[in-house]
Amino acid sequence: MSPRADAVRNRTKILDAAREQITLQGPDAGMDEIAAAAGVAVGTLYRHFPNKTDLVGAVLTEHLDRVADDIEAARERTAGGAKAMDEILGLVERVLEASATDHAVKAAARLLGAYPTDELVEDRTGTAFAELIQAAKDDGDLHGDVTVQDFYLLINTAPTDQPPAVRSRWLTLVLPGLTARGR
Amino acid sequence: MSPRADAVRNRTKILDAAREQITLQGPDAGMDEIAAAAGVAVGTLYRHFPNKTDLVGAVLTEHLDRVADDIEAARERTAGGAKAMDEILGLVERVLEASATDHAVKAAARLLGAYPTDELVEDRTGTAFAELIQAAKDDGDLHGDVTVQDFYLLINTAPTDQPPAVRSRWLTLVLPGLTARGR
DNA sequence: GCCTATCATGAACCAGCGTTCACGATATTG
DNA sequence: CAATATCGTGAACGCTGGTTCATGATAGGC
Repeated sequence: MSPRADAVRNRTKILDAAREQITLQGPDAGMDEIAAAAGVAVGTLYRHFPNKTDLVGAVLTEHLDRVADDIEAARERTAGGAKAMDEILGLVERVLEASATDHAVKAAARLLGAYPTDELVEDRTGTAFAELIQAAKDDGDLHGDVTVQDFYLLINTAPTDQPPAVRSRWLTLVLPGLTARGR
Repeated sequence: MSPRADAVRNRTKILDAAREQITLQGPDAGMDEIAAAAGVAVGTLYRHFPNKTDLVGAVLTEHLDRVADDIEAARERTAGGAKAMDEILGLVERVLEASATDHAVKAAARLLGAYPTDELVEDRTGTAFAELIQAAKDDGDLHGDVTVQDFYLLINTAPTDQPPAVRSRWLTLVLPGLTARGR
């Protein structure tokens, strides 16, 4: 039995609304608010997702996928001749910039740090990222012992709720530890 | 009319219990729990503090005072011949170590970053800290444009809820940005 | 030792939030 | 066009956690 047509329609409406609300308010967005934004009753949310954790998880997984795509694209640009370190810096700035506006990617980024090596996306992300890092090391732009985990750690501790000037100052303070250390 | 004897006794019992509970669980400690720990009814809390925010604020202010004392002591040790940079590193490590165990200083540290130049303690802390920083710059141990705010920023972004190994790794990554930058 | 202002008590109140469930609506199948 | 399984509804539930208030106790002055 394939699912009813209006059911799939509602499912996407719910995911859209959840994405929107979590983007605006973070995972603290109420189920009532998400339901209202979707033009649906609360009970309908629970027909499609057993509990809030699962709904939020679905949205955050989407975001992790987008980040993974971004990283793989950067890896391919590097293979095409771009400087690895530039791509890495671009990635970091992009994620940080997004985290400042979008509460969803902020929460998603936190997931990356929380489940160090467990997730599916993690594997996709991790290997592509590791290749980028290795390439930057070969260019001499990155200190030899820097790992993927180090980047996750830094991204997780970034002051995403501070004004742009503070965020950029933070980057200035932190980046040298990845490159010029020990010099 | 001076306050009744049992009233002042209860006030300190409440502050003691609040300090203890906030140390253990952070500012999320329930009013009921604090009251129970103080051996007092909830209503008594509200006789001494109009709301939870004020009670928590009182406890955190105490902690900020302790940090201020620590900084001034370091300043005086420097005046007595100690290396300024060593004192600064000691301070940072001490605060970070405490933040990992004590949820109260963690929350207090967050206050430092949140109210950049407003607080009374802030002034006491800020000037003493600024002198330390200047001394370290004179020794050539600190990059010229580093400010007190930079330290607050870094302390605020420290991964206090991570295991010791991660915390020390974070320090290794971040410290070079204060010293060897631009070299 | 009384008398009253001060203080303590804790059950009750209220608001927010995730979750459930009995009922009505509706898409799909034959 | 039934017949039914699937789906949607939203009021109600339970829990948590801060806050209040009518009532009773008691410290301290006369």
